[in-house]
Amino acid sequence: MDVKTFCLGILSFGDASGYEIKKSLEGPFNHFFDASFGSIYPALGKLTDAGLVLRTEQAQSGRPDKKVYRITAKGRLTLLDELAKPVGADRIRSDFLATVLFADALAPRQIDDLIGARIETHRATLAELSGNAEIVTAGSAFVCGFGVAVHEAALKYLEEHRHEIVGERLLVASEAK
Amino acid sequence: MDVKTFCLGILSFGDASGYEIKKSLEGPFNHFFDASFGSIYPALGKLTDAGLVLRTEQAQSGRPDKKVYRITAKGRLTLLDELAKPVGADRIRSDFLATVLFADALAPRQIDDLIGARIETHRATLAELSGNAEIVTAGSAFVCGFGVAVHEAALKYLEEHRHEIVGERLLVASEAK
DNA sequence: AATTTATATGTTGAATTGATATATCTCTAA
DNA sequence: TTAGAGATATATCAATTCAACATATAAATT
Repeated sequence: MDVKTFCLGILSFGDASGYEIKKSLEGPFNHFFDASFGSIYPALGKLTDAGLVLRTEQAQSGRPDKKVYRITAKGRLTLLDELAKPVGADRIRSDFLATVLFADALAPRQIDDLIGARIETHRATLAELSGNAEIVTAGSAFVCGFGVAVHEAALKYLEEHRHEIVGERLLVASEAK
Repeated sequence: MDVKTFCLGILSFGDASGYEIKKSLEGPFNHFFDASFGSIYPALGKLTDAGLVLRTEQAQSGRPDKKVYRITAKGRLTLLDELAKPVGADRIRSDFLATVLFADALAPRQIDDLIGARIETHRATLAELSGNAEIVTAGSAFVCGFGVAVHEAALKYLEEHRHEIVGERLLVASEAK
């Protein structure tokens, strides 16, 4: 799903500005989707050109004009079309797991710190997912529940196996003596 | 972690061609990292230019010359430097979860099919993660174990809550009558 | 005999990121 | 009080990366 379709989806919940769409990505949906201003603003521009959203400018004191977007009937039909398409596989890039994969070259202390920090991020994500979301639909509840299940499992694995990887490496190191 | 560093990491396990690096991404590491030829080949070119890897061309009958890359001492030092840097957050884009998020506009049947298909992909990923990996280090074992834990939790959640989201929506639909 | 799959490298247009720029208001701590 | 940090708000740009295509041949399947 590209950023255009994602914006259309967010706008199907209600009107929003580009800034607000970006902000919504910092909440509980951040665990499975992210987009930068550099992709959101052009996406909203293209959606406007295609007549899938309407742009209204709200003058604000001091700050730049707020541009609020509203999905059109044509936009809702396009969203349905996009959602009916076969979904692609998840695209994941985990610096953490990639670093652990190459961890044999790293100092045990560094690996332990790495896992410790990761445990904290999972706890933070879980706190965010448990917090009351603004948008509550059957879909968002399911997505948040899914996130909780996955991050709890990740947290549990790290807590239970944290010592193993460091211990295993220490064992190898002591055998080498 | 960019593709350059990832290639360096894979090459720290042993010599490989661009094609083989890409192939390794179709195995058990696919669940947390992916890269296309369009990023791998330029990355290997830059690594060669920087003296971090050595390129040797192997003539092959029929097929294009195979270019085998070997990490240099300088390359290993650079890899260590990169791995010592603070790791960035996971970057995830899940078409599946995004579609479910906007699912209120979808037919219950479509959602159920979507979840059914997703259950199959988790089962396939788990089968791949259980299969014996070529590269077995403490790091790869940890990464695969992590993947198993996460995908099992995802699978369990989907199996247990599959009926809920469809049922909930049906309930809403019947209340509206 | 024809098609698909695997091997192998590469290019290209389009999407996307991460950083930066601009401008102002509000809150906080020295 | 006043300097700095952080929030609000949009936008651009170089660099990265993806998805699709192009090229070429062997092997396996249908």
